[in-house]
Amino acid sequence: MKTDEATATRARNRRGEGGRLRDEIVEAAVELLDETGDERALTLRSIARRAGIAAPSIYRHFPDQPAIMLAVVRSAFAELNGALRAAVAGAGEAPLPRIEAVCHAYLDFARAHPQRYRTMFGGLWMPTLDDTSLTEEDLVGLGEESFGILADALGSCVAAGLSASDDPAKDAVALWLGLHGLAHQRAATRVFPGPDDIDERMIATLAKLRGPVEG
Amino acid sequence: MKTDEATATRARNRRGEGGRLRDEIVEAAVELLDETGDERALTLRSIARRAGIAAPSIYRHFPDQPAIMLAVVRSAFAELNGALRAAVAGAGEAPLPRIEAVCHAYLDFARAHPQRYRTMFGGLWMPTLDDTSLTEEDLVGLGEESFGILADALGSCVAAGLSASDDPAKDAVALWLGLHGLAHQRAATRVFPGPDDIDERMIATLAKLRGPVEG
DNA sequence: TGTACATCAGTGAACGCGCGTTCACTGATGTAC
DNA sequence: TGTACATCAGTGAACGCGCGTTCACTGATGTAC
Repeated sequence: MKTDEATATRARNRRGEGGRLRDEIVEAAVELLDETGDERALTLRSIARRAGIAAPSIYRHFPDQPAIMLAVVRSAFAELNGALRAAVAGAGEAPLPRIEAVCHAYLDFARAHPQRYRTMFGGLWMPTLDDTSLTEEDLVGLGEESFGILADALGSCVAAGLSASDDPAKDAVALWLGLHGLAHQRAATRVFPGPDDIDERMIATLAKLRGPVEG
Repeated sequence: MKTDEATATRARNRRGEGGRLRDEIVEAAVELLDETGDERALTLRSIARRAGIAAPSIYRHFPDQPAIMLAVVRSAFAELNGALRAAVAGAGEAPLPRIEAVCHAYLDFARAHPQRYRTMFGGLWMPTLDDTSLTEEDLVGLGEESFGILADALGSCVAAGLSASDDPAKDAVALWLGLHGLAHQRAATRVFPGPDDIDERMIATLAKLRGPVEG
């Protein structure tokens, strides 16, 4: 069966570098994305150049160029999830500081890595899905964990009576969409014209927080 | 002076087709964008092919490829502005129907033309601004008119006491960002998981409309 | 322990392709006299 | 009204380039006996 062959191959990977180069390729792609701010610059050859390897070497680790993009996006989502989890951990149990922390962590991520954010949600990196190794499943559920953390935080606020939401599930979507609009617009334009306290205002409004937000 | 020459040239344009081809080029580019959903497919050559002309003919009308993209984006914004103005005209004077109409017209435009919407706000079509004919001024203020219509509509609601906003200027930005998040996410993903009434909920929340929204 | 061999990661050269851009051109449209 | 000429829109051929991908290869790493 094929399984034996695949397993044998995978086990042998540890021989020299093995899977290490795969990570280096993704790393090189992310660097390139951050520097150029243009996902069109992430060609198979430019990534290979950046990683210091010959272009064909990539094919040992990725079936084609879109597969690299998927790996880049996946690693960016993993990073975002980590940032949100860290925010939750740092904020303690109180619902209000917690949702504030999660929302700000989300916006901070987008502000710190605008190019990655745009690529994650721009949707342009995925080709027609026809002549590509990617499948529909690869694309679904990428942002699920992040959304779950946000929805949990909002749920806690509602349960504690700190939010006027009459439907936490729906309002979690609304809150996320608002954060996304803010994050994306900031990531996409050179000059963002919004008022200074726009983050705080959108969070308070969409989470339907009662009374003053400070604290 | 150069003015004479330019005027003379422009006047002569009416000889054969003249400026008509310019419009046809932009039209062809928009068609291509709508069909492929990928702004990377809008190459100078593919546009020329679509328009039924030889590739070099484009240079009579545009200095380079990014200039075509700017024209495409400009025409899309003009269309959006027209849709919002029509919504205002159709809704009459009452503030509540008016802001509802404007917001829905905005979302409808994005839903009807997801590829154009993504290109308008994705920001990826503009290159490094270095080796290009585009300038900073070309990019600023593209969405100003649309935002103005929305802000006016919100202002009327606040003035009529129909919105709880304490700062209409800031909340107009928040409202727009929310609409943008919703519109963009729908334009960028294949399957949008939001609840059915998400449009209405976001509008009511961000416009801070008082009481039931119907009517 | 020593040697012949299989495996594996990465390479260098080459391919065909579509791209943006240039150049000198063609032929129709209008103008001067 | 007729004719020579200038203008103008669009063309066809050609360029050099970077791209994704293929192929047969090299040489180091580990294995069998």
